[in-house]
Amino acid sequence: MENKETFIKKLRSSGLRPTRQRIEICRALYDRKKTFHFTINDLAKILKSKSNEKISLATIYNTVCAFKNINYLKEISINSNKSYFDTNVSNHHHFFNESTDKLIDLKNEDVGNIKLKKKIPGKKIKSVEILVKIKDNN
Amino acid sequence: MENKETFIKKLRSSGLRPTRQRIEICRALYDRKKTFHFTINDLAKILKSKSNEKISLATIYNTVCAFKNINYLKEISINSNKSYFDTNVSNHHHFFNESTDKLIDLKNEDVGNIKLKKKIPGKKIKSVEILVKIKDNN
DNA sequence: CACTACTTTAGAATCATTATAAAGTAGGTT
DNA sequence: AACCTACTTTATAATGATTCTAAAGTAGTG
Repeated sequence: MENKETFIKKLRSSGLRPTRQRIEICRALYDRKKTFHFTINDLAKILKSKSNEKISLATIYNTVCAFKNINYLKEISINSNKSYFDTNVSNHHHFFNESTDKLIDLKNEDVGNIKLKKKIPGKKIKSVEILVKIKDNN
Repeated sequence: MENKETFIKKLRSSGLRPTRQRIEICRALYDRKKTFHFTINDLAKILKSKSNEKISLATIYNTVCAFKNINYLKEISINSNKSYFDTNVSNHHHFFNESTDKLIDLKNEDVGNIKLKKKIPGKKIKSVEILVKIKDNN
């Protein structure tokens, strides 16, 4: 259980002013036992239910983007018109359940080591991610 | 070089009426030496330049969606507000160049075999795809 | 030729996201 | 504490991709 002071320090050390809104968002995202996946809309709902002070949608977008840039959040590539984020910023992969639009973590050990045999000259690799799409057996 | 009759047969055999628009789109997509990647906007431009008869955007969307459903096209998962499609429907992976927003095929041989050690009960796997994001060294 | 179901189309509607620009605030300075 | 300034938040408008609508067009059958 992280407290307010911890979040304030974290934010400051990343060059972000610890505003009320950012602290609230930290609480919503990190004051929990397990990491999780969310969309902006999910987060907006969580914030609305958790606190009585309103945080505007624009701020939620801004903050999520800022958190992504300082590696507090990871954005996950799923083909859709919606962005998904993960509070687990470690190197790992995902299942995407097309029946429910939910993500499930896939640990690195759950996947054989990926050996890229092709390189593109003049480019550096930013990420290597596996997405396993699954669907209900019906 | 495939001809009109080939496309007409292909379309019919997939349960799609061979309309002028669909045949034009087949030409734009498949009458070339190599497979390629495109967005709806790319395809619209190609069609505009190749033929003088206009095909509406709605039809392009409808057709691409229909082609995807009958496995003439593959949609590629990239986090973005745009969908990317591939005329190479075989099992393979991709580089995504974030500096240019272009895709590059990664053959299956270019990647070590992926062994999924985790399964989700009651779900079937629809696809397993690797996306390697790259960026210019600058 | 006639009929019907499938298609195309222009334009409106939708939805996620980004931009704008005005009001608010953190943190340093006097 | 009052002040200043750069950073933030906010409501709202704007954007852009995609989907919807409903009217007009067309393929394929009899």
